[in-house]
Amino acid sequence: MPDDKNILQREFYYKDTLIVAKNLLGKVLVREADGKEIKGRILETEAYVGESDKACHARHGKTKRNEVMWKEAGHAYIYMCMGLHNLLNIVTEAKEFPAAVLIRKIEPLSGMDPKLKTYGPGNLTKYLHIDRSLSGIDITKSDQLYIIDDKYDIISKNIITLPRIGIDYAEEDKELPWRFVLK
DNA sequence: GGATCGATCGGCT
DNA sequence: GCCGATCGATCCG
Repeated sequence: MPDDKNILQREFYYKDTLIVAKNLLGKVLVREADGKEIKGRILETEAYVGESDKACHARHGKTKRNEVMWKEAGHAYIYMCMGLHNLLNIVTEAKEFPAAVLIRKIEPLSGMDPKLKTYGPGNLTKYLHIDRSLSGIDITKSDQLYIIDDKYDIISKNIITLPRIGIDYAEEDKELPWRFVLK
């Protein structure tokens, strides 16, 4: 764990998922791997909240795949989508309540490999060298993956809320404005 | 620029 | 077996 006072701590994540999703915009995701540091500013998030949210993985109860969502706030939930893409989520709210924020988009800040694209939730994990082996780690204590607040100035009017993407099966819940984008 | 569609494969609805 | 919190190529206009 680097000696950095600006690493987001448990209380940041231990809140309403919609608040955490919005507050994560503009924060800096840091990945340390192979002696290198890769950073990206978070530009887009989505909230997935509880077993009653028809878009949330937890909607059919706990399985081996999604059990991390029931952990304490501040853990990383990483899972494979479409048998191909690794997606990064941060667990929020109370222990035993399944909720998480999906990180959809970042702006590369360092460690940039121009061959790798960073848009889209599947590509940003590739850029950050994140895979399922990191799922379940505590990002308030890990030195491999954590999020810092560099006091980047967010103008609240630049935050747009939109419906979530790729959840056509979610019936009425697919229209919920639980996606947050920083202009 | 937006819409559409096939690839691809792990987890379980 | 079936389906999916996606990506990228390709088509149309």
